[in-house]
Amino acid sequence: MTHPLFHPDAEEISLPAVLTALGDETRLNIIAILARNGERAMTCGQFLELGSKTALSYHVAKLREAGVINVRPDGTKRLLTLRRIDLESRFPGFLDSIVTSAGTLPLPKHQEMADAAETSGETEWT
Amino acid sequence: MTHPLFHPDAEEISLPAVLTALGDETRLNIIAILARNGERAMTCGQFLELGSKTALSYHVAKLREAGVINVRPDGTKRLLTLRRIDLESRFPGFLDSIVTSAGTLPLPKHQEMADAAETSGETEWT
DNA sequence: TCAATAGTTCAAGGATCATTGAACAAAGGA
DNA sequence: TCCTTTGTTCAATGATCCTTGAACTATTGA
Repeated sequence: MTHPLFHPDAEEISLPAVLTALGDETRLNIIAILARNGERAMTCGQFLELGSKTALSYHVAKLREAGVINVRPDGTKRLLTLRRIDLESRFPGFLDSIVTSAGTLPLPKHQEMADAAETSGETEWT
Repeated sequence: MTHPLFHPDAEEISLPAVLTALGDETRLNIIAILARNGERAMTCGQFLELGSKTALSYHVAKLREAGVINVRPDGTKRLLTLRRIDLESRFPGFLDSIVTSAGTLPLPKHQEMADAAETSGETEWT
């Protein structure tokens, strides 16, 4: 990356921006999965069940620009982590309530896409 | 009203829908003002500082359809109330964290709101 | 009945959103 | 070096969003 990835400072994180970022099924799922994974970082590739490579890149950028997650390059991968501390200091109790409430993950989308990709032999779904 | 206003049942309120509804400055302001007004109902007209009559009608409908507020016709007015109980049962702690975090918002102008129908309690606009 | 009040509906316009495929870039391993 | 892995960027597309003004409905009070 010639340009470092933009991350808003903690005090610049805006509530409407965070709400907008989380007001999308795919992004809410990313956050819920990240939260349930504890403090461990995850890669974009671990969310491929939620959408295409391109779509995920788009959604991850949205979450990063809103200040919800941190994205750190690591080799060819990107390590994603929740900005728990920053979010808690900015909006106390908010993240916990979201993660708790998002507990029931919707059904896996893109089932037909998964089938199509499987028949074409392009994608291995773990 | 020929058609009763649609309100989703409590158990049908969706988190992404609520987040999307609140991910807009105008609507977040409406909720923050409603919350700070205690349990008292407010009319659309009391939010005119936040936008035009038409825009408010649009935003109020969004909040209602997402299950965030209840809208009850009363003469030529509409009485708006937060669906506190339903939101709390569905997403514990969420509304409180939102309202607390949205605390630093442009306060409504101190207008005489002639809520004669309401108990003339102590309205504390700090 | 007439007029004022309170809010809705409609069509329009421009802005932003989410998705896709193709092309690209960066890093690591053989 | 070549190839694979991992993810980004771009242009295009259709969908949805937010605002506006004009016209409209419904209710209330004179």
